[in-house]
Amino acid sequence: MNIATDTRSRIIAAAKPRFHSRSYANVGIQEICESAGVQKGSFYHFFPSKRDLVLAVIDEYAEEWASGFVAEAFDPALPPMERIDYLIDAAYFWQKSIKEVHGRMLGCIFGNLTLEVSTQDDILRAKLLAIFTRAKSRFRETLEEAVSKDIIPPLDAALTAEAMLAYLEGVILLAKAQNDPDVLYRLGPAIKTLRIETMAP
Amino acid sequence: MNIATDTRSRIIAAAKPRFHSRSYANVGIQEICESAGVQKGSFYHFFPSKRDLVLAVIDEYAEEWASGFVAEAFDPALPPMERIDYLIDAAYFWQKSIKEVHGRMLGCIFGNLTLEVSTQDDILRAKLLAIFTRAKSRFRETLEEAVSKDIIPPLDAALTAEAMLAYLEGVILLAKAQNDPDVLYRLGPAIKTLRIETMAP
DNA sequence: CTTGCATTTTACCGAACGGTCAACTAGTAT
DNA sequence: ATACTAGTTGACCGTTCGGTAAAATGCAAG
Repeated sequence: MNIATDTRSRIIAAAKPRFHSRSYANVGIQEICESAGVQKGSFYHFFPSKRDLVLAVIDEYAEEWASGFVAEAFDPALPPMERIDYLIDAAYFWQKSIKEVHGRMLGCIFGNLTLEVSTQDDILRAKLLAIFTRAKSRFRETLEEAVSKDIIPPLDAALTAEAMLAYLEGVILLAKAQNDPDVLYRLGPAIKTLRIETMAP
Repeated sequence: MNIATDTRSRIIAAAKPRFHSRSYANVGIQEICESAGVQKGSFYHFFPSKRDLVLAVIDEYAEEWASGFVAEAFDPALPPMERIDYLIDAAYFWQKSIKEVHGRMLGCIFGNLTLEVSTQDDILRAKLLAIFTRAKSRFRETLEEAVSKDIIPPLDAALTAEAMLAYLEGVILLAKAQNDPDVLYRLGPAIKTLRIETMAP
């Protein structure tokens, strides 16, 4: 059982950086197996298909984020709007450190996969959508708290949260197009200027 | 010569919707040739490689956009900020009509390709970056005009333009994740709330 | 009528693709 | 000791991948 889970996690560990730095279609199972030191038959003992592997990779990344600096950013001890600053900062430094090691801006794996596969695989699309929905909730809760504490004027927290998430993904996209994390640094802070007013009742 | 250009443009015409609705890696040259009624040897007479084909496809899309509703949106006769409204509207209706025909939100082909290939091919990345740079300029010029006419308070037009472009791409990304163009309708108008102030001199 | 060139056809290349299968190994429970 | 099972191995499936080369075709200028 130990050895078993080890094989499985070695596969995932080999797949993660590859899917992140290239694309879903461009990474083959053979390559992953070679890198993980695993036979292809063994791969298919743990994963029924390539899609199931990428599903597991998405889960690992989501977990890594949620318990990592996303948890730090959305620390209830911080003033609400500072959490958003923190998140942008963290995204910037993360992308920057990846570029220093890897030579390239890799961007957000969820965004990358979304644009690549969501027209071709509804199961993957649903998985990625769930990730975004969770992220959206973090923004929404933060905005609601900021409004209730009179830190910002009232607004439509749900819609503004979605807008902020969209903006973050868009900034990462443009940064990737320029292969330059500094785009995040320049454009990121403007996320707090986004506002969607509450609909008149 | 007529027949020649016809073959070439039939290839591009077959490739365009496929790269848009799926992805770069997922569309094969064989499929494109079959759909265009062209032999593979003939394909390689006109395009040295698959990359050169997608380069041509990007050019065609860029041309189609620039002379289509992007030209309409950035009509100098319109008040500057209304041009941005128009662009959002046009993007929404375009995505919506595609979904009605195709069943899926396909999003922005430039954004799609950027996230898929820009870590793997610097020539493609440069091409896509050039498209974004042109789009950014349209936004910037519009903002500069709005500022000079006292329609909006002074701001950093170049940075705000980039932020707006990022936001647009991000909104399209989220809409694609939900396979729902209405996301564009809900979030799009907030693009005008984005602001990046001029740096203190 | 022929030379030359652009285009097209056809057959082919080796490599990689995702996935399958049957045989084998090893540890555990009875 | 035996039977069962989770895990592993390595060979193999048909298909597709991007790309190549040579021969055939059509056409236009000399």
